Amino acid sequence: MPNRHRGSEEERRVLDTYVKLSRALASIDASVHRPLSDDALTASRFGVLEALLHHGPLNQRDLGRKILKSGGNISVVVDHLERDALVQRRRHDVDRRHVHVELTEAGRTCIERVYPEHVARLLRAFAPLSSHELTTLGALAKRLGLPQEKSL
Amino acid sequence: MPNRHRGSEEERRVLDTYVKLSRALASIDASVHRPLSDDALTASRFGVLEALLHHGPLNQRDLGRKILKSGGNISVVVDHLERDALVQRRRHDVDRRHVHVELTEAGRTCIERVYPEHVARLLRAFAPLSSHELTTLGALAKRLGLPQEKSL
DNA sequence: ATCGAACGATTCAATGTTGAACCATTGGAT
DNA sequence: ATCCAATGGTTCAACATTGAATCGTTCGAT
Repeated sequence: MPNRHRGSEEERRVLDTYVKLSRALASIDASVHRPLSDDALTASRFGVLEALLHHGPLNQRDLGRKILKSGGNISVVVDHLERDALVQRRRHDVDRRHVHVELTEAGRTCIERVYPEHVARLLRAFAPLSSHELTTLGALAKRLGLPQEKSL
Repeated sequence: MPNRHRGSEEERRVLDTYVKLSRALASIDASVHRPLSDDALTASRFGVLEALLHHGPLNQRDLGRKILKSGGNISVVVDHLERDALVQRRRHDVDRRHVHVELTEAGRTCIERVYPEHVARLLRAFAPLSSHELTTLGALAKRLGLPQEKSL
């Protein structure tokens, strides 16, 4: 007979909310990202292309901040995008530590074609919620996403 | 000058909610999963051990359902857990296609020690929300996680 | 001007992740 | 009894992901 633990009301509420939240986002991400493979894209590649489309050229550190990934990861993903000729690296002239990443024509064409479909899928994924519920959900999520406490 | 798109109110609301949701869960997962590395665990390994602790021995297909991962992935993760002597595979006698995975003594000791800390971190991560807000968030997330429409 | 800390990027090892191909086992249809 | 679908696992290639080690660049303190 495993541990029964007798967690508090609050504890059970938190665990329950956490699994619902995880499953919800997993479900949404699956339905939104799976179709990307038709265009030889992955979630990360799409994220980089979208950031470049909406912000213009960025260095890799800023790209990492945008799509919440580590520096080493960005290097690899940009490697692959560059191999497929969707982006181009360009060393910054003034501060030569930075590497500006920018869309090629092919990259721009690709992301401009795919992005509207992506938005449509997101709209479908969130369709079960009313506008008011969406706003509520966003507000609650925002309070969870904040950097709470800096390590103590 | 990039596209201005002039998306509808609703479209902007959905995109905004989606990024807030993504960032919130990324932030929570980071703070909850990072400390696992102190015990040579990863999120997936922890997920498997926790499922085995709370449900008893499971076959790999059911494990995949619990932690939302593909069959091939479960094979690899169980490989690693078995190599580290935290779980043990046992072919099922009646239906020999199934492989029962069960905790070893070391595995049980490990997860029983780590699990309470995990719960404590989750409680801390959700501390910004009141009990009522937690319930609201869970209810909204649940409606998003449902299998909506079966491919049409 | 020089040195050292900070910074941005790259590389590497280890692991995770998926989808597809493949294999063995089972159960149902005939 | 035989065959075939379905099922559960394994394996593989390709890619993602992280953290640590390394390198070149920049900037500030002296």
